Amino acid sequence: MARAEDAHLPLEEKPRLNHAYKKRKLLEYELLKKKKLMRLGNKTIDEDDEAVHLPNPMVGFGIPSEPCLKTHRNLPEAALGPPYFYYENVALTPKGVWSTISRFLYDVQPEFVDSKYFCAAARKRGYVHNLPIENRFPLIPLPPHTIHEAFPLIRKWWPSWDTRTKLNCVLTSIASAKSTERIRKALEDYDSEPPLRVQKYVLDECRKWNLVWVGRNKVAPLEPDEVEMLLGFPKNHTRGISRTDRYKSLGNSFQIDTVAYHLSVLKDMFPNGINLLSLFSGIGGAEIALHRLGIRLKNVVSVEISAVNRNVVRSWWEQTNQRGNLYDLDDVQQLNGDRLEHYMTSFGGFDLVVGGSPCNNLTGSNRLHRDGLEGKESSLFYHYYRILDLVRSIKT
DNA sequence: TAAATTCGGATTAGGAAT
DNA sequence: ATTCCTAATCCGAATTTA
Repeated sequence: MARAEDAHLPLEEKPRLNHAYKKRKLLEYELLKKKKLMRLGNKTIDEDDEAVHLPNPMVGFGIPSEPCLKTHRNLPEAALGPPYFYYENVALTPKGVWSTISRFLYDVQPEFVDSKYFCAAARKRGYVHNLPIENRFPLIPLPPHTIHEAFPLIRKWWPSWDTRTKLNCVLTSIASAKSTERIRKALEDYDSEPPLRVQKYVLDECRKWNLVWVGRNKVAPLEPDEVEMLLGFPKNHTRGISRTDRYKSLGNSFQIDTVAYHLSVLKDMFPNGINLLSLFSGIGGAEIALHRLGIRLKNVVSVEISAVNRNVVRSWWEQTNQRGNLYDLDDVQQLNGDRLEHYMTSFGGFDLVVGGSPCNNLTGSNRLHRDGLEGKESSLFYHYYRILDLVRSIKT
């Protein structure tokens, strides 16, 4: 091991990454060739054998209201812990992204879940993890499950022809005042029900921008604290930063109840708490989920590029009187084997490695740079794989 | 100059009809 | 197998405001 070198030369680890990367890409290419052959040859062979497809309904291995019938899955031998790992990203990516992610993460099949089964807003995400799936339990109290439960006061203004019961995915930016004004203008000519044409225009806009009714003919985007509530964060969790930053950070976060449901199986396994490696921590969704589950956080190494987000997590850490240690770093690219080994020997290894790498180049809402997994930010996924693989290789 | 404001389609999947 | 619809979507650049 050339640990002494990468202490001061983080780039020295690049060849290792590139090597693994090239090896995988080669495999990917071979797979494509194989598929093509199968297509040309015997049509009865299932050519999508290796393809990842989204379940409908998107309930993963089970949700609290309808727990899974099967309580066991066969993980590939190479995927078994320790440590446990939990990787997250958007479900609706360009073609081929999830099969690549799955292949890197030891061929574990992703669990695709829509958070509309956990709260009042949709959030379609894929989770690749090696956690047990039996005896999961939800966070209590259960969050509101419909728009009206979440926002009782808006019922007064909600027209009967808007039949939405769930909001769409919370994104990172909101509708302009001009667009909501256009909607008000389009509706003000009618005393009762507008014609179908206008209804369709308004409903399309409401779905597109996730608008709620707040007055007569008046729709508005969600407030930051309302988004916090929908996603399961403590009220005012992101208070103190700019409104724009709150929307961005929240829009990039976990839905706490969903993630906590998956992580709940750890509670009995680690009665004394866990050591957590949290990559791409954002505003601390994983930490909060574990905390709300009553799993003590002994040592948390949290890596997050945004200083604003690191401050949010640090504030939460202090406000909740955590007794463990929080080490916050800024860049996953700088996290090398030396540093990892230092942390791991000092407190005895990580029990869980969580990460949701950037989706900028995967999400459909990116007009300009939806470049896939090799995109500028989304390619940081390979650092999740690199770091996870390092943690698995360092024995303590 | 931090913060707020506005605008900008394409890629998926799926269902129904052709 | 193709066409044609509905539907959803962890955004970025440019500019203005304060």
